[in-house]
Amino acid sequence: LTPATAAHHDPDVTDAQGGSWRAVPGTPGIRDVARLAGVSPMTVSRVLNSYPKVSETTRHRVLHAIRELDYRPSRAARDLSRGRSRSVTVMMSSTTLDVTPALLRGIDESARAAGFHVEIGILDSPRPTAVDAAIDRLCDPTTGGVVVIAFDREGRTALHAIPPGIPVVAALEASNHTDRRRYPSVVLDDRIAALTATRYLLGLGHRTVHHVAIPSSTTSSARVQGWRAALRSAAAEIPELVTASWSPRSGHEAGRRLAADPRATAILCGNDNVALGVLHALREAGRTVPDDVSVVGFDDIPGAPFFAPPLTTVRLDYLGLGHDCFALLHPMLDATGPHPVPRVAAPSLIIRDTTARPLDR
Amino acid sequence: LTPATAAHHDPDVTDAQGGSWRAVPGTPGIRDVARLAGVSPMTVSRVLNSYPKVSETTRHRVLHAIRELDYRPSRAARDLSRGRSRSVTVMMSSTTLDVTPALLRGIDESARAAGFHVEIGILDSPRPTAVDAAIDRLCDPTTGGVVVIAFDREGRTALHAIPPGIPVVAALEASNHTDRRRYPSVVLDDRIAALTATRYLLGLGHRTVHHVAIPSSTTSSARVQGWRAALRSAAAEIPELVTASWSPRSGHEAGRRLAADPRATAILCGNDNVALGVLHALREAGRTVPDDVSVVGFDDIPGAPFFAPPLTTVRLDYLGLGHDCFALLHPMLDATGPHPVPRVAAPSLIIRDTTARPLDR
DNA sequence: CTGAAAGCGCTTACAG
DNA sequence: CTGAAAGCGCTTACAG
Repeated sequence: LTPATAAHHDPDVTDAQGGSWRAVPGTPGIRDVARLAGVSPMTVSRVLNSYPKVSETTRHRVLHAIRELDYRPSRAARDLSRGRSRSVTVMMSSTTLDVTPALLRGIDESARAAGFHVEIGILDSPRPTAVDAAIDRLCDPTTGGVVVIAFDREGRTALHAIPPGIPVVAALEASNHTDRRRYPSVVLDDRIAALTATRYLLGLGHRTVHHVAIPSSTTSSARVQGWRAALRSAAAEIPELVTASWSPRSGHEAGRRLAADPRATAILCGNDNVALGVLHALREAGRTVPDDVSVVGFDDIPGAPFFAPPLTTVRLDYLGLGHDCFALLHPMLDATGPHPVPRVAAPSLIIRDTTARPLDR
Repeated sequence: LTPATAAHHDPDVTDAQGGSWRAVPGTPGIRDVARLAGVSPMTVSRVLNSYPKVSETTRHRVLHAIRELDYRPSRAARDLSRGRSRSVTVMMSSTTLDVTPALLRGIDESARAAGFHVEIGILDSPRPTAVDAAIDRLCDPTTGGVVVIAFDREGRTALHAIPPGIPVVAALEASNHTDRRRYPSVVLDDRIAALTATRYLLGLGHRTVHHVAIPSSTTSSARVQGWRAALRSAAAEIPELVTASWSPRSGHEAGRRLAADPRATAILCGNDNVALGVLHALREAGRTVPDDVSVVGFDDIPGAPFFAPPLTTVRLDYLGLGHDCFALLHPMLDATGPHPVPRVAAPSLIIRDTTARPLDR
């Protein structure tokens, strides 16, 4: 597959498309619209911003002129005169983007419906210098609102570095009580979710439940806490935590270690991708799921029902969480208008085929 | 899991964070920096834009004042006076975002390195009205550059609706020759990739290869064309195309139909997620992979090596493609400076465990 | 190498 | 209900 790729670039087209640094001279401005409609620019501005006290006649004349000229207001000019951009900057780590694109989608959907633009700042390192550079680039005095996805250290570092004066909302881990007090925030209660999943496994008859943890923004993630709490209240032994990253590969490595341990008959995985790797390691070791070992994931990604076997997992509503992020931010940016607050769906345990009673011995 | 979720919002914090519509009054401007450094605003501007002819002494004084005041230039003011924003707007369908977040990451990485902001416009419908609304929202006279991911109909519709005068680059399907002529574009040559994968299966001894196609922006996708070309040149029978969307679920449905067909001994799937569903359908039908049926995917997603069995697939370099998108756009926005053009890696066939010679009968 | 003037295209605040 | 003036905070174009 050697000559298989091409970055094609047609020079004529490029020149036709752009090249000049300034906006195209022919572009109509608000004055052109005003002139055509026979009103002042001020009135055009009022129509643009759907100011109520404009007579129907002039409104229509203005609207007509706008369509006639295909006029589009300059965002830069608006932002400058208003002092704040009507946009939302989403800051999230690249891993979070990979794992939960639905979160970005949810924010975009809500923001768009309210007429806000979405800007994205991907964080690819938790190092303060890298995060500071991102903040420097993304935050200026006209920045609208910021949503920080602070599920991991990248996000938390960014959250803490947002300059004062910029409206900010955070999506946090349930275990992050510190930031919950400091920032308007939205949370997916995965502590309860982990607790429920663990209880379910215990209820099936497993002596204990092992846990493969994904990285957390806090010393002990909400999932780990819920898992521990369930074991403790059942007076079950608390096995050593197995750590992984977010990837199937790291799940595979964790799974190998667990497959070698005959006491591991039930495994709660930090996410579905990790569970995929764990399932594979178990298969390689000749341990059958769910007969020998039960496995539970987190997220309910689209592929989960088609794992081998179909994965029992905790469904997390990332789309709804995205909606909530914006709903919380909206009133800080735009005092007028109704601000319906949607609510993320509660995490729910989806039972499929990777869980069963342990074999009698 | 009932009380499992919470949209928490601490009112005091909100008030402290924002609420006022205009930028915080205390924010320093370029004049404050100028005054502190004892120079004119013009000179500050020169330092900000790393204009070469500034004496080292004054440059340092200015830099010092900037740090002293924690000055951040107003983006809106810059964009307005320059006439163009230093930003890239990425337009892509929500499905594309879900399937290839790496593409967005690649664009972000390159854009960021060049000091550009990334804005995202997610398209969730191919209907012209929906796409037009997106364009209206995203394109104004100061819009910097636009990257349209036009792998599907959503993207193509958007591409065609970009107003003239806005620099635009497209990521296209290899089968989309029309747009390739009209727009500067980047392509992943999946025609060759599909051809190679099909030939590989044929070379294993399969009489023919079935194909589960994902939606395309064109009447016949590059993957379908490559697949057909390989069959034709081998004088193999060309089976009816099976269509699916991008999801594992749709792959599962397609797989059910194929599982019922004993002549289907080799299946080329439009992407890895679809392959996951197909594998599951085959398993349910009691057909073993790769003994009874060989399966090949497209993308090489992180989970592919952990499917059951590990998936043979065509690796596609979406991250590199993202880099190339920006590299192509960059010179249209910024005439100065070097513009290294990276190149996407060629698609490559990754052979794992879902492919084998057909069983003798 | 540095600066004074004008302007980018809107909106805010004030009149009428 | 509508408008004339001033200004948002930078950069461009012109001088020196």
